[in-house]
Amino acid sequence: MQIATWNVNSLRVRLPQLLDWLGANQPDIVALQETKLPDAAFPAAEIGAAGYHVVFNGQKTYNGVAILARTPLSGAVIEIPSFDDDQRRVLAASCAGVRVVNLYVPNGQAPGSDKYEYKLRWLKALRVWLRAELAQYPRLLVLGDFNIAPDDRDVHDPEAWVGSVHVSEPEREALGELLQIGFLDVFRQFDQPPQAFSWWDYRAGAFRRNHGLRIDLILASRVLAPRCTGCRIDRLARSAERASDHAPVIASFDI
DNA sequence: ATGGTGGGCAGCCCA
Repeated sequence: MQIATWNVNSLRVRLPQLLDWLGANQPDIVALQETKLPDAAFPAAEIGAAGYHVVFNGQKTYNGVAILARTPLSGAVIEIPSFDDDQRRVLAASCAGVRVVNLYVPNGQAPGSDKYEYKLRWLKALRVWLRAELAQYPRLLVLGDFNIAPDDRDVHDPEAWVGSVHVSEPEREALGELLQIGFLDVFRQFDQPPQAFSWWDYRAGAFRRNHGLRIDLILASRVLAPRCTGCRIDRLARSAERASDHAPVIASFDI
């Protein structure tokens, strides 16, 4: 089974690329972030015609998440319980015997900003929720745009980025505390090329120069992680004309 | 080089 995560940065713009990509890669489950569409405008018919079931949690202009799957999805949850938030960043569903939690973690803007404090509060509430989810669903996958580069291998120029949003210690600690409750970053279970990133700024030729960060992650519970047989980043999708600023990340599982 | 580019919605916000 192949499961993927992709921040599409507007599903309206990226739908043709997504449909091409689904045809070429045939993933079983796909978590999308930054769909930027209200639910009434979600292209469910086009995605259905491509052979995928879909659940979505969107809003106008900002945020928005969706899960696509070849087999039916059930038990959708659209927010972190007991965390009051009007930003649509969370979608969990069950599929093919696995529980999937799709996340668009807040960007955080810059340490010290209101958005940064919101990011840390959000991550704290997420951890409380995921601990309970893990107890209920041992076969749990948590994937999406985490907006945190786990360590310096995931940063093109760690010295230039010291203390910046996406790499700051409080953010990395929050991610570490999440992993501690029982998840593994499956990308690092395998040999990977150096300088492997999943996001590159649109500006300053960052993709051409491979000035990126690895902030799109697939976390597997301790039960599922040993079933993972590979994980890769699809840079080809990022090189397309009018591409998203994120590349898809794909993991294979022997399930 | 404190800019640069892209998406969304209508002169900025957000990434």
